[in-house]
Parts: sequence; structure tokens; C-alpha cells
Amino acid sequence: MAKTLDETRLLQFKKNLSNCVNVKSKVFYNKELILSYSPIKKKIGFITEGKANIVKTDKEGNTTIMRDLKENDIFSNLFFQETEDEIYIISNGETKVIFIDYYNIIKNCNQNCPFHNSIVLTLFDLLIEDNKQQNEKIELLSKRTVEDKILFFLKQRMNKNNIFKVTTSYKAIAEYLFVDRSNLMRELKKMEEKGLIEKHEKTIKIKS
Amino acid sequence: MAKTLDETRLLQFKKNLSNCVNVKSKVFYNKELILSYSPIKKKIGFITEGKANIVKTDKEGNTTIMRDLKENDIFSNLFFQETEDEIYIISNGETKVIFIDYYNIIKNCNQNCPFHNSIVLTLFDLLIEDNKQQNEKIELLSKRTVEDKILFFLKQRMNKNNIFKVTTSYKAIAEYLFVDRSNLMRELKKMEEKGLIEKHEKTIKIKS
DNA sequence: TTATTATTGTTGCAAATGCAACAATAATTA
DNA sequence: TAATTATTGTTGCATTTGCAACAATAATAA
Repeated sequence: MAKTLDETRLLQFKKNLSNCVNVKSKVFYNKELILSYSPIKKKIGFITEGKANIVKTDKEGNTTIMRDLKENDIFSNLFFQETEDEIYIISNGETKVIFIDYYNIIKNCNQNCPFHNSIVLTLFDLLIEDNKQQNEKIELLSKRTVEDKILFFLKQRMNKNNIFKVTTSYKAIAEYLFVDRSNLMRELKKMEEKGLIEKHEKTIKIKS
Repeated sequence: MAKTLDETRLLQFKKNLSNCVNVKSKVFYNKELILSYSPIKKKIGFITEGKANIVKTDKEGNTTIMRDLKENDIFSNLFFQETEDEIYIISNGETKVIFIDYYNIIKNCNQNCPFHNSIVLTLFDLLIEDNKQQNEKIELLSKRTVEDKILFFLKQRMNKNNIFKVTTSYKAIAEYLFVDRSNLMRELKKMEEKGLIEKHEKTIKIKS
């Protein structure tokens, strides 16, 4: 079964974008603000290179990474309701983004533009993909114990040899799982003692 | 500012659906299976009446309510990746659903059909709305303590007089927050003692 | 290179949480 | 109606978890 969103289609999408609607491409360096909540300027962003995080800061100043975004992911300020917390999209390393104006999408650019339809349908599928990723995060967070969260996380990301390499940091993983870092380390040790995993610094082998 | 998805537009959407793509309308009674994971039959559902839940069952048999769905919400088996857990959409009371075939959406039904474009754009906005709800759930789950989760939940749902009425049950709320029911009750009592809320059986007044 | 900053690994401890169990109601069904 | 089932409210207790603190190491910047 062919993937709904294959490379060819995404390449076409990027080409079509500039031919049809008004888009802006921008490069961000590490830890720069890509987008914040705004009820007026409704924008959809598409990451063409690099990584980013959806970050939340509550009124006490606690910061939480709500989502990890990577190449070919979309994001938008349309996805957030106004709350007491502040939500931002922050680049994680050098990141290239295409911004699409929401109004350009809903208003048919030009009766005869052959690109518009295709763009809307690709955005539609990108939205579905994003939705899927969110459901996975909710599923992860629904796990009762830290051990269950870790196992779910590892199994999703391990390669064919059941190995997961920590390319970011344990700190980042703890933040992603919404658990305390020291507790993550402790649970990993317990899991190793139980024989569920084998851990050598940043390489983890899943044995169950 | 006019809401993106107002009543008029949703009414038009429902009308257009039957004029354009092949849809099926179906009524479900309480606790019936509306949709399960299927990689073959890709369907999008739209709830026209009633309520439903996205329910997950893991291999140990633990059941979790992942999402609450209500009138004008959409759902789809496209939103879920295959996992060890089983995910279903289950009706919660009498529920009326319109099913739309995914292929009908991505294939332009007919070059001159004036409805198709409008349907796709409404689905697009419904997807954004769903995305927003998921982000709210992730934000809720990112709260560190049960008290924080309760407060976030209550503030989102209280009326102008800061009152929230439990129309479902405390059991259902505990499931939605992914916390133990007895602990939810205990925390509510503590919060009342602290003066954060006033609780009289199924009526809660938020005082902060 | 050295100094500075960030990450990792570890632990004690207090607090939060889930689990089990039960009685009292409330709601539903026979 | 009575019987059955589900929900609410409560508690003791064991476990899990987060917090704070620290040393050791690794990574980065001066």
C-alpha cells in the first residue's frame, strides 16, 4: 500500500504552493520563535527542513514541550485556543519553514488555478497526519506508569534490531513524556534489572 | 469575529454532502461500535446528533477513554496508527453519524460539481477544530498534579457564573483526566477545604 | 587550552497517587 | 414493587513519583 503522503507528492506540493497562493519561506536558527498564538494572523506553517517544538509556558513559568515537529510536519496558530498558558513554536536547530496564509486557502485563488485543489487536498492529508501524531501522544500520556510510557515510546521508535538510540538527550525525552528526569533514569535502571531493556549510555535495546 | 464553523455553514455542509459524495447516515444506540481501526476502509465520520467516545483497550484489558466527541465533531480511522492497543469509537447514548468515504473526498467527484470544494473546505476546518481539541487534551495531560488537571478541566467548561455541572459522572471525569477516581474525589475535597471550589454533589463552583 | 555550561547518573525524602475495599446512595431493570 | 447494578464518598496503605541536591562526565564557548 502506497503511503498517502509520499516524497513525490510533497515535492509537488512545495512547487504548487509558490505557483498558487502567497507563501513566505523563512529560515530560523536554534531556539528562535517561529510562531505564537494570534487570533488575527491565521497562518499554517510547513517545515521543509529541520525540527521544532510546540512549547507551552504556564503562569508560574513552567515550560513544557507539547509536541516534537520535524520535516514535513505542519503546524498552525489555528490549532490552539486562547488559554492562560502561552504556546509557541520554537525552532530546534536550523529550521526552514514555509508559511501559508489561511485566507489564501479558503478563498479560491483564481477560478482556473489548477494548483489550488491539489494544495488543499495535500494540506488535508497533512492535517490528518498531524492528527494521528497527536493521538499517539495522547495514547502515550494515557499510560498509567512511567515504565509503560517508556516502553510505548521506545517501541514506537526502535529500529528493526529493537534498538533505540537517544539522539537528543534523556532530559528531552523526560520532557516529552511529561515525567521527572531523575525518575526516568531510575525507571530505566529498574527496567534493565527486570530484563526488559539493555542500556549502554545512549543506546537502548528493547527485549520484550 | 464570526466563528469559522457556524451553524449556517454546518447546515449547508450536511446538505451538500448528500448532493455530492456518497454518504451513509446511521443511528447508533448506547454503547454501540461506530468505527474501529481499519487500514482498508478509510472513512470519516461526522456526528450530527448525540455523543461518542474514542476508547482504547490495551492487551491487559484496561480501557481508557481517549476522547469525548459530541455533535459536529468528526472522527476517522485515518487518525490512528496500528498499535498493540485496540481503538474504537463507541456511541454514548443515541448517536447519529454521517459516514464519508475518504476516496470520495480526494477524488474530485465531478469536474463541475459546485459542492465538492465547499465540502473539502468544511472538512478542512473540522479537522482543524479536532486538532485544537486534541491540543487541549494534551495541554490538560501535561499538568503535573491532579489538582492542576481538575482546575484546567473545570475552567474550560464552567459557565459565566463559574459553575460546572457534572452531567456525566465523576467516574467518567476521572477516566477523561486519566486519574484514579478515588483520588479525584479526594482532591476535590482538598480543593474545597483550600477554598478553590465549592462542591455540592454534582455542582461545582470555581472560586479562583 | 581552560573555563563554563549542560547532561548524566544517583540518592534520600516527602508528597502525590493508585489500589483495594467498603458502606451509602442513586439509578436501572426485572 | 423489589432486586440488581452503578455511582459516590471515604479511608488505609503501599507504591510511584517528583523534588532537591550533588558528583561525574561530556559538550561547548571563551
